Amino acid sequence: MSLEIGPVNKASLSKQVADQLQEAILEGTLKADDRLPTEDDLAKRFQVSRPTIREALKRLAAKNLIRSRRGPAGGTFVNHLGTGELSEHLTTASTLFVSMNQISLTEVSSTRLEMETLCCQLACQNRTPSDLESMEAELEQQQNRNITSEEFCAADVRFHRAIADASHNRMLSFIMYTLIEALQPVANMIAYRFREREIITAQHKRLLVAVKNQDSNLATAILKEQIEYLDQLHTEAQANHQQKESNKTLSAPNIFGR
Amino acid sequence: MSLEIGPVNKASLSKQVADQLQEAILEGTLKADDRLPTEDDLAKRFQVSRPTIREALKRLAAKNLIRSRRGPAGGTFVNHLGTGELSEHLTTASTLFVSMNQISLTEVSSTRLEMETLCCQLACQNRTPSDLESMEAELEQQQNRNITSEEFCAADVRFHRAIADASHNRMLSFIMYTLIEALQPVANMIAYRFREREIITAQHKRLLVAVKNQDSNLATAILKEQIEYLDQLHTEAQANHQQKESNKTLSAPNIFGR
DNA sequence: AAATGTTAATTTGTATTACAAATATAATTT
DNA sequence: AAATTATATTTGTAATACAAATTAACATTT
Repeated sequence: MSLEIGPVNKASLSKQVADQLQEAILEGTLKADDRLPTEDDLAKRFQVSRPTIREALKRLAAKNLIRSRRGPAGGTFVNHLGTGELSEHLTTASTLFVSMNQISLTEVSSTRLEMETLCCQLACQNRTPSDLESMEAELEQQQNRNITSEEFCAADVRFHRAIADASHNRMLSFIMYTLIEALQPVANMIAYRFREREIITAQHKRLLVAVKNQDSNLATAILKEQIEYLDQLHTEAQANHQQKESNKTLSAPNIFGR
Repeated sequence: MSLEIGPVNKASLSKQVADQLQEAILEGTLKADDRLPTEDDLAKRFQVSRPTIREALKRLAAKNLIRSRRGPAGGTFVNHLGTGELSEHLTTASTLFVSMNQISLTEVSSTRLEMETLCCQLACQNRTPSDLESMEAELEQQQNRNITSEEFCAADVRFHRAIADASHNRMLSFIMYTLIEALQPVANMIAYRFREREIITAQHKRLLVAVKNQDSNLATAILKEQIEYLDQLHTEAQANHQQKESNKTLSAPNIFGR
C-alpha cells in the first residue's frame, strides 16, 4: 500500500487539525450551534492524541469560533457569530494594532471622521423610524446628569453605533464598531466633565434632528464639529495625562522578573 | 489564615494564563522578538501543568501573537505584528462574517468603493516614490501573460494593498487589507480570462499614472470604473456558478459523516 | 589549523494515562 | 408526585514519557 507520506506536512498536527475544523465551519459543513464530536471522538477520527485535539480547539476558541461546556449534553459547539462577537474579536486585534504599531490616534481619528461621515450620509438616506428611536433612547440617557462618566461613555458609543447601523450597510457598521471601540480609551481618558457632556449631548441632539430631516450636509458638518472638538479635548488632556503616566509605577506583579 | 478563595475564578486556567501573557505583550513588558520563558518555566511560575501552558500558548498563536521554534536557542517568541499578520487574522473573521451573515457582496463592494476612493485621494496627496515603485512592480507582473490566474489575483491584491499603503494612514490600510481580502473569493470566482485581465491591467496602468500625477479626480474615477466593472463581471459569473454549485458533490472526505 | 562530521543537550511537539469538575439524565426515596 | 441522590458523560487539568528538531560543543580528519 502506498504510504502517502510524500512531502512531510511541516505544520504541527494541532494546527492542521485546527485548520481542517475551521475549514469545515467556513464551508458550512459545521453550522452554527452544531455540536462537534467529543474530544475523544475527534482524537480517534484524526488519529491524534487528545491533548493535540485540545490545542487545536483552543486555537479556534481564541478566534471565538467555538464554545464548550462540560457534562453530558455538553461538548463543543460552533458559535453563531454576529456583529457583536466578531467586532469584539476585531477590537482586540485593532487595539493590539494601535498599541503595538504606535499608530497615532490622529490617524485613527481622521479615519473615523471620514468613515463616519460616510455612515452619516447613508444614514440620512436609509434611516428608519426604529433607527431614530434607538438614537433617541441613547440621547435621553446622556441627558441624565446622574449617570457616571463610564455610563455616559457607553451611551456615547451606543449612539454612534446606532448611526452606523442606520446606514444599513452591515459591512460598514462592522468596521465602524471597531473604529468607535478603538477610540474608546481616548473617550475614557477625557472622562467628560459635565460641561463637556452638555456640549456633546447638544451636538448629538442636533445630529439626530439632521438625520431625521435627511439633511446630509448639516449632519456631516455637525459630526466633523464633534470629532474635531474631541480631538482638541484629547490634545489638552494629554499634557495632564503625561504627568500621571510618569508617576505610575508598574504595580502589577511582574511574572517575568529577571 | 485567610484562604483567599472567594469567588472562584470561573475562567479556565489556560484562558487566564493566555490573558496574562497577552496583557504582558500589550503592556510592553514583553516586546517584539522577546523570548518567553520555556514552557516548563512558565508552568512553574504560573503553578499549572505544561499542557495548560501549551493550550494558553496556542490561543496566542491563533492570534499570531507568538511563534515558536524547537531546539536550544529555540523557544517561544513575541511576534512583531505588521499590517499583514494582523489583517490575516482579521480575514477569517470578516470572511466568516460575509459567509455566515449572508451579507450581500453588494454591500461589501460598495463599502470598498467608498473606502478605496478615500485611500486614492490620500494616496494622491501622500504617495512617495517607493509607493509608486511597488505599484509598478505588481503592474509588471500582471502584464506577464504566463502567470496563472491565482498569481494574477494575488498580484491584483498586492496592487490594491499598495494603494492603501500609499495613503500613509495605517489605520486605513489596516481596514483596506481586510476589505480587499474579503472580496478575494469573488475575484477568484471570476477567475480572470485573458481578455478581462487586459482590461484590468489597463485600468491599473491608468490608475498608476493618475496617482503619480496626483490627479485625485481622475484616479477615483478610474477606481470607480474598475469596481463597477468587477461587480458586473461578478453578476454575470454568478449565473454560471450557480450551476456548478448544484453539481458539486461534497468531494472532500467528510470527517464528520454521521 | 581548518573544515567536517558526530554527539550531546535543550526545547517544543505529541502521546498516554489518570483524575477532577461540571452537568444532564435517570433512579430512588420521601 | 416532588425532591433528592446516583450515575454516566464530557470537558478541564495534571503528570510523565518519549519523539523530533536544532543548536552547540566536541572530536576527527585532512
